[in-house]
Amino acid sequence: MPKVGMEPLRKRALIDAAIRTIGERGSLDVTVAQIAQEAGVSAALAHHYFGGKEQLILATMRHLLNELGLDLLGALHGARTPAARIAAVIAVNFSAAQFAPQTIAAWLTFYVHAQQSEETRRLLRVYARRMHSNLAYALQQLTDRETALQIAEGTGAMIDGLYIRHALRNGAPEAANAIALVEDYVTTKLAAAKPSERSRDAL
Amino acid sequence: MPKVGMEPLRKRALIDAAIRTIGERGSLDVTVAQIAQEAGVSAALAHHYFGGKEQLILATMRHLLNELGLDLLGALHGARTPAARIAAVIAVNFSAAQFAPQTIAAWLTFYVHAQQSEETRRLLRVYARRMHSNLAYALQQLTDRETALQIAEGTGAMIDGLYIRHALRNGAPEAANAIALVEDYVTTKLAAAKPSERSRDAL
DNA sequence: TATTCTTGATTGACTGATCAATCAATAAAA
DNA sequence: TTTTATTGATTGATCAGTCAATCAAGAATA
Repeated sequence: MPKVGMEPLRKRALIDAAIRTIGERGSLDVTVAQIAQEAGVSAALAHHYFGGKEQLILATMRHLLNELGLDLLGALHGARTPAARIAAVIAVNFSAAQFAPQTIAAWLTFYVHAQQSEETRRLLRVYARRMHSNLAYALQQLTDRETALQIAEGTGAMIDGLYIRHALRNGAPEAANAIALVEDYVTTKLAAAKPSERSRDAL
Repeated sequence: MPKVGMEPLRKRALIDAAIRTIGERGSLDVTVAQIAQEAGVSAALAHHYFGGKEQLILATMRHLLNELGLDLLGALHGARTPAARIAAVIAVNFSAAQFAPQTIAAWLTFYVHAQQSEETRRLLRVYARRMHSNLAYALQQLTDRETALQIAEGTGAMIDGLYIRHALRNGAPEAANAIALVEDYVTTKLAAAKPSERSRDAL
């Protein structure tokens, strides 16, 4: 066989290029040619390896989701207490990798793409469910089930909202601010639900 | 003169058609021809009245923003107490008109469009600032300034997040749920910041 | 009243550009 | 030679935007 084993390298290069291109442009209206050029190959090669634009986009999305999942796994690894797990879930969403302008722009375009693509919708739901599960599980060890689910819902919504707002802001609010706001929500809710015990230092 | 006075009617019809078309398609990738057909006129007429696609899109966005503004004004009109004003701001965002799938889809696409269009970004900022001002002002009459600003920020983010989540969900959560979640956040925060007095019935 | 003007309203047809996708051909490694 | 990698050229479709040409409703004129 010839210059063998190019496929995984090219695929990865094209996915990385797709993230960069979509992020810079802030839109899914990127041409295969643009992505290919960014990756340093021809547009035809992108079609050769991915079969079509849609599949390249989906592969890119899966890659981002996977990265987020790995980040989450890593963050949860060292967290032993429920409070630490909650903090970890929040922090991951605003980590440098996830909060980079390009990454945010890419995510935003995927949210829109989900309106048209069932597969995209499914992938986003997987991510949302995973995040919710992690939060809800940890919270249930700190308060009653009903309250835990409510806080998990509110936390998820607030994270998504801060994300979208960050995408728009010119002089964006720091990740630290966003983290503090979400953690404050969790802390306050837990304290209110469980007025006794260690409520202030729940996180 | 001929069939005079068509311009405002056609413009309005085209804007309404744009909202419907964008909402149904869930994307800004709608053709002028599609919008025009939905409005019952030719694509050429759309260009005649708006000068170009971009301007039609911007006019559509201004229309949505204006409607939101009017809704807000109406809701605030009857609200005499700060708590009622807060509730009004929250409720408007999840009112039937604003929470309609098509409207949400349109908003979402505008958020993405903002990445490329400075004018779109400016318009969205105007909306966000207005919402924030109203919230912050009312909250400052119920708690200290710093806490008020924090709650306003968190509330805005949570609303945006619930919005985006609603756009994705298949079987969507009810508007009532969303309202309850946000109001609970405000109530809890106010109660925590001001443990004395009427805290439970702040809303 | 009947007959031209005038002018906004409206469109079909066309253009130029863009793009995804295809394919035949080349290069090179085994 | 066979297989994989790679690309330039091409195709077919889609669109925004343009334009010249009609249509119709009132105004001016006779």
